[in-house]
Amino acid sequence: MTTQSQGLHTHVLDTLGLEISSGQCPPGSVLRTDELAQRFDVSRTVVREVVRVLESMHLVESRRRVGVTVRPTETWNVYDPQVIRWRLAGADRPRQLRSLTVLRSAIEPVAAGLAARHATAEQCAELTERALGMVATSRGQQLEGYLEHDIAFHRIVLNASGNEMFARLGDVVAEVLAGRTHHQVMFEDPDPAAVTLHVRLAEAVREGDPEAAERITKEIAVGALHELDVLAP
Amino acid sequence: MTTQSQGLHTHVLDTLGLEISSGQCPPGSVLRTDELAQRFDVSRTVVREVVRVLESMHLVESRRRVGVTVRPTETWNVYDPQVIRWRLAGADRPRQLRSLTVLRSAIEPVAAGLAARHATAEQCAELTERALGMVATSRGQQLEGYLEHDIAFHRIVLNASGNEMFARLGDVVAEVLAGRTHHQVMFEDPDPAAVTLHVRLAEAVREGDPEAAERITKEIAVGALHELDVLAP
DNA sequence: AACCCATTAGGTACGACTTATTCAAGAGTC
DNA sequence: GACTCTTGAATAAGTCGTACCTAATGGGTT
Repeated sequence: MTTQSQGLHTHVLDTLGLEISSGQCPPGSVLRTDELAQRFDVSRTVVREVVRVLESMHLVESRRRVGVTVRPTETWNVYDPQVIRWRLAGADRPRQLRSLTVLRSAIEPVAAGLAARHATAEQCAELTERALGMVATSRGQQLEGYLEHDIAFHRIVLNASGNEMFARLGDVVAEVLAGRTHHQVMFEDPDPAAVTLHVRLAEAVREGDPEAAERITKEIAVGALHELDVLAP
Repeated sequence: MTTQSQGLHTHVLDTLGLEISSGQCPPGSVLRTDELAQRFDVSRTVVREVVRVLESMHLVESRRRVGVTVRPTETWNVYDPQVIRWRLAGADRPRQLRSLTVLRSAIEPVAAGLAARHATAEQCAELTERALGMVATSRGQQLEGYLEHDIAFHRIVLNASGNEMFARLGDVVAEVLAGRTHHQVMFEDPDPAAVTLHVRLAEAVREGDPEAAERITKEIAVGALHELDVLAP
């Protein structure tokens, strides 16, 4: 998922991005383009392009006569999906999952409220379908199927909110949900209460009840946060 | 604020980014690296680095034998501060300001609630100081001074929330507030009610009252949204 | 302490070559 | 004759290496 050999650029970028965001190259450490070119056995051109991209993500800073310096964490573009993926793959996944889940708990209730006002008939139908899909896959170790429906469900809500910024958070939510399923040792079937809440949320949106949609989504968020507290200290 | 001549790369990137996000190069249009190199009178090297950065923002897609294609809006990295700046400088600033303000109205109340729990004594002090600064500059056409305090105030709240994702939204909020002051023809002094709310929010955070902090911030957000409705149809 | 200069590593430019796509022309089939 | 399939030439991005420019740095000189 992280790297293919579809181009030298991609490979170098992904490797460096991962090393930096995993803390392997701590803030302040200096990279030299020539060394990188040697290390990856690519031309300086490729390295420079990679550095420029990392620079645009504020992961590094390139200064003459000094080299490419890793910048402090506070300046990262933490909303860049690529950065999120790197960080989720790295060492502090727990911390990252937590802050992203808190973000979700702030955004999604509001988005759900808006969705209840703006969702089209088609979106309502697809939402219901996904909720039913979650019910159908909620028992018997069908975690992957459940995950797919879960992601699609939340994506629809965010899109239906009609707000561009919310809609673009779909990828982030997808990463969080996938991370939770794949890495948080989720042996068991999903919490039945959560499944019910999703069904009820679909109903609330369909019936155009913003208050209910917001309230129910808050409950879902509380559940997700609680789950984090239980599974990760 | 947008562009300096601090490097060819920066200039080309900024110009192209602006042209693309302002819809001047609509999605689907194709750019050729050689043409760009000619147009900006720079080497292909520089153009390629710029294209790579635009690609990392998902503004364009570079394919062999076809050129650099502008991607549809839905794929932009709309959380990238650079993209936000370009879009706010472009044609659809109103739409952009609205969706960003809605985002704020979702995030900031939650952030304020967390800030009331986690803010350090120092942060509380600075918050109060900024609130007083807002009061002091709220009358007599001191819009720039007011703006500075306003930005600092919201930044502190977001930082004090202790959540990294919230904290990194400080730049976005700053852009929104600056955009509002500079472009929304804000002849008059700020709304006294809003000033009062900021003072009360500082108090609530200092006294560690999350519910009050959240409630007050919601009121501030409602005011901001209402202001948009009045000034921009 | 202030100044100057050599060193260093990134910034830019250019030219050559490679590779993936595309598009169109031509061969083959029904 | 219309259609599909193959093939090959044209094209624009991808990669590379080198040469040179420029700014920041650190040490050495006054």
